[in-house]
Amino acid sequence: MATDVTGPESVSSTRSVGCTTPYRVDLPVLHVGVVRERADAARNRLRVLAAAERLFAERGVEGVTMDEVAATAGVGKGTLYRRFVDKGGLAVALLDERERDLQQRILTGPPPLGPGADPADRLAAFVADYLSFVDRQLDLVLLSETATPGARLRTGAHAFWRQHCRYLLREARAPQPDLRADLLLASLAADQVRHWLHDEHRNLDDLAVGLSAIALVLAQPHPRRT
Amino acid sequence: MATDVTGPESVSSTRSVGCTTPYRVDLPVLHVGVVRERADAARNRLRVLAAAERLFAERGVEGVTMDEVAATAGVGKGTLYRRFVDKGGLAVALLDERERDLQQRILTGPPPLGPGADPADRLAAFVADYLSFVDRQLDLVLLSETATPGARLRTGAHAFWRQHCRYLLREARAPQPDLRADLLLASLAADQVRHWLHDEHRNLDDLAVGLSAIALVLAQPHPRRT
DNA sequence: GGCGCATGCGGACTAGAGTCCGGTCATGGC
DNA sequence: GCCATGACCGGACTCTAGTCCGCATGCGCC
Repeated sequence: MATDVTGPESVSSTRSVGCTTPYRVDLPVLHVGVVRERADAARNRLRVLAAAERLFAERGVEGVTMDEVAATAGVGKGTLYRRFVDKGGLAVALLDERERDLQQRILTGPPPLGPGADPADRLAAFVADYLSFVDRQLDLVLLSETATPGARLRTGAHAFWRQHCRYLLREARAPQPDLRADLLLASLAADQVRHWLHDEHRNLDDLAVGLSAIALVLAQPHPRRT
Repeated sequence: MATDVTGPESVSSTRSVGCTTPYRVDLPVLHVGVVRERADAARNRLRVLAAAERLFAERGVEGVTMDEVAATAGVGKGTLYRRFVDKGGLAVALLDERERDLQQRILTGPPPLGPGADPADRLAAFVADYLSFVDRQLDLVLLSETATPGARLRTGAHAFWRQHCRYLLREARAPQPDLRADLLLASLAADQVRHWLHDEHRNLDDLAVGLSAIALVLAQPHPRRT
């Protein structure tokens, strides 16, 4: 259901990097030393990830069964499910690494995405960049969000994005920052993005411009009636 | 996948009621006389719907299998799937009737939901009422939206809600009416609503107030920067 | 270096969604 | 009223996600 990628590299999941953004996201973090990952477990985890990545790339996320992933990785199904709670969990694990880049640019990169710019502009930049990220990883994100109902709202990554949006909206003095953050992220769900891009054949850049504009509206300090 | 409820009562699905709302939603409508539903088919359709309704009420949507629905209705699985493309389709069919009321109130009911009020206010009223509808039918709506990825955006009912929001936003002279309509509806997806209500334990009325306020902001004619 | 045990492993098993196809029987034309 | 047609019926079948439990083994302790 959620991230379960215990193991060495999860240590870097201590996402509260020392930076200007004054919040800390609580993510499942392995307390190294308390529980060490066994050597065979680590080896198998890497194998599974590699196998999944290759198979997904070759035949698409939908065209690959969990049995195949297990077989290709040379691992039993039990092992597969022990580590990655379900197919969505596997997607989350694969996505994890690819999200790092965007997260780093948000936390420490140059404006307008990174710290320094006006919060509303940062929000607009985030919307555009996140949209582009979803577009590039569409199948994986879709899987991670729809594997189980509500999955979208439970991943560690989602907590990060939400926290970031809330922070920016609060900084911008927008009313109901939490609700508005959820609203924005709901519209960036893989399902919706895929519909805009593939079913309605909207242009990615136009969409980014449009959504950024709406982000600016949502970041306004006060509602205005005519 | 989508609505497939052919049959007599679908005739009333000719949703373009003679009213002040100047749009017509194209829904799968049975052209009576061209194709008549066979008597046995109609009987079975009713049986299935009744059985599903009862079972869902008794044991919850998740606790009922399609086999059980078929068995209880005294019908084979093939028959079940012929009519209701998948489990989500069954939910759509059950929802269909319950959505009518809201749709009628939108098209011909009193303001602020119905015609006559300011478009922005109508939009706010719609958001509140739709939210309440989703809350009451949460399991069914969730099923209908998540049975298959993208299902949410493909139902006839969704086309209706979207069309209505677009119309109101256009009337209100809001920029990007189509995008804003999708944004609003995305945030009213069952998944999100359930999360707000059940996981975060938000109060339904507070949520309605909050979302209505955001609807008003989105219906503003021009974005304003400070 | 050896021992005991917690942890991890893996494949057989279950369950439920959705498909298929041979048989049946309303329906409309004559 | 009878017949040809094709829509309809139903249950056996497939396919895949996810579970379970006995066995193996890495790891910390003595």
